[in-house]
Amino acid sequence: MTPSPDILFRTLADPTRRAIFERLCRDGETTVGGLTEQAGVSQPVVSKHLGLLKEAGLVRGRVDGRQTHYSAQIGALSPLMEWTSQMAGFWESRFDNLENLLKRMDQ
Amino acid sequence: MTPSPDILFRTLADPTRRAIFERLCRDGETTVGGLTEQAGVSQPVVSKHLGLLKEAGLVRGRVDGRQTHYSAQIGALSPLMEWTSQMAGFWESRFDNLENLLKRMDQ
DNA sequence: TCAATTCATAGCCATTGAGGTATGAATTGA
DNA sequence: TCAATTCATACCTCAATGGCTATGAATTGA
Repeated sequence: MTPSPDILFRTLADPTRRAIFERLCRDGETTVGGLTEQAGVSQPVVSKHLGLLKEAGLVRGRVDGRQTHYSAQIGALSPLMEWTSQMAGFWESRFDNLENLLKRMDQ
Repeated sequence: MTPSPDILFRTLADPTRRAIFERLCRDGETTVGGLTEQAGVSQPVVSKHLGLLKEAGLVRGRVDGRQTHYSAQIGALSPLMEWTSQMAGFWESRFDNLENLLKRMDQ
């Protein structure tokens, strides 16, 4: 199931959480400990953020012994791009209608 | 000044606020009263949301007598698209590096 | 086996923010 | 001029949430 734009916006709205996701996009698979070193918050907080990112489908966790390696699921961002395109589409189609209207008024 | 992805994510995270923005994208310029009719919240709440959307650069208000006509500023969404592309770019470049690594390992 | 490591969960607190009502300022029309 | 309309602002309340510490569960290595 592809996540809704709503969940994506909500999940990515928090700066700490978004920074964690950005880091995973940049650096690829990273352990909780590795993420915690640079996150500026405590390990439990990082874990909680990872849990929310996971619920949103933005990351997945691979358990390996006592560490969990998290990685970004870039495909989960597609509803965001779709939403943005849709908004731009609405905007443009109204523009088209205005053009059409003006053309028709010209006649 | 173009808004930061941070402000955009924060502003669009709220469903009511996002719905107002979506409506403005679809229907074009609308008064506060018109927006309030369909928003499901009181007029002051709509005004507050419009204030935040305006701060984020997502809408602009045109005062005409005692009514204010709001319209979507679609261009304000570009940092969002840039951010998403950048994340995908990071992801892909790591993929390229992995491919390169595998190629080099093959030799 | 036992101590150390790694992560997740539980519980708590403080802050943020989205909702409401009340009200004021500005404009319009009668 | 005066009542009605339209919107913004002020103020309050309550729920959500991001942070913390404490702790437990699982794994590893000595």
